[in-house]
Amino acid sequence: MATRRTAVSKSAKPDPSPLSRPVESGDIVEVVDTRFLQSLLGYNARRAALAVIEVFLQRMAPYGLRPVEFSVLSVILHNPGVTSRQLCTALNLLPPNLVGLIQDLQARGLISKHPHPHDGRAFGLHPTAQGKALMVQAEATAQTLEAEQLERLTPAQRKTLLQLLQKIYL
Amino acid sequence: MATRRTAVSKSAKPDPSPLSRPVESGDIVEVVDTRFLQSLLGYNARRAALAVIEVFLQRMAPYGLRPVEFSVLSVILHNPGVTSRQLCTALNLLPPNLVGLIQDLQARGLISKHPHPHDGRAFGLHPTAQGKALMVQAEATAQTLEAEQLERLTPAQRKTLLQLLQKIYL
DNA sequence: TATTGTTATACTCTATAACTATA
DNA sequence: TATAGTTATAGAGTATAACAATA
Repeated sequence: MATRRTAVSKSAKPDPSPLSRPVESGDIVEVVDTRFLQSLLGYNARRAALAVIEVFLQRMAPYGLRPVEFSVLSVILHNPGVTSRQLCTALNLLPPNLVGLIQDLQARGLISKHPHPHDGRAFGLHPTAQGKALMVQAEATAQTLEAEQLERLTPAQRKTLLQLLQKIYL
Repeated sequence: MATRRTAVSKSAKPDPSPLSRPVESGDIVEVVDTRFLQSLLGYNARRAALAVIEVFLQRMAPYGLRPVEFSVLSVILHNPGVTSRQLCTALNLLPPNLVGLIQDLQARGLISKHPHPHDGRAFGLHPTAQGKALMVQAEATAQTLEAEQLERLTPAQRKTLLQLLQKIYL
């Protein structure tokens, strides 16, 4: 296993700056080749999502909103009267994980629960004035962030990217 | 049953102004409008990633590989001698979270640790014959899954999607 | 002094079973 | 019998601080 194969680094570009270290031993990896993973949709989608969400977390911290809370509030804002069950279906959440979230948003005065007109088991969720005001700002911040994240893409590419992603999960 | 249905719902197409929509009573939501979230990259990337990974989990269960284990093994397979630190950098993992993973893969006889040729602190990670055999199958399964997931996309669209995603996180 | 690998640990996220009250 | 909301809890995933050995 000593000096058999040269390094695996035959990545897209040839090594631009050979360091002062000899490159003959096959046991040393200089440039990690991740091309196989980069050919997989799941890997790329996950890496991209995490990169976006990392910045999202920072920008939404002033509003005290994590991604899930932002999503829930946004759906309630645009669908006043929506039920918990509908939220779970729309956002792919599990009911038990939504309970604490709803209670927290209610305790913060951002949403309110009203009896459902036709179903005694359910509640309609509505944004409060405070919740509306917060989300107007939060959604504007999200759109600003969006523009930054997609800076390197043309408008056509941005539209294409979103459409193709939706073809995967919708 | 139908007392009054001032629903907020329409098909997701005709209304060109998603924001600033005059909602009157809106106590009953028939179709949940998620168009705002669907305009955000992070939301779409995350939903797509979760959809892909859900099937990935099922297909990789026979190999006993979760996504992270698959990624780690794949990088080791294509970069024999890679160190833990390099794995962390390449896959955006934190060192403490990799320790147990490496130990587990080693205990399963899929990888082996060898002293690093030039750095006494580090170990070079190598796939065993068993690990290679497993990953040849696992990567083939991943590629089959990939073809299924991207079924609705043309070859050009597939290439475009991966390239655009990499523009986000690379 | 900085870095690699490691331990311990805490916090978040996600998943499952089971209960209640209504339909 | 089925569904909406809830409770409790377990498991996976992710995070930080701190330490020993080596550079």
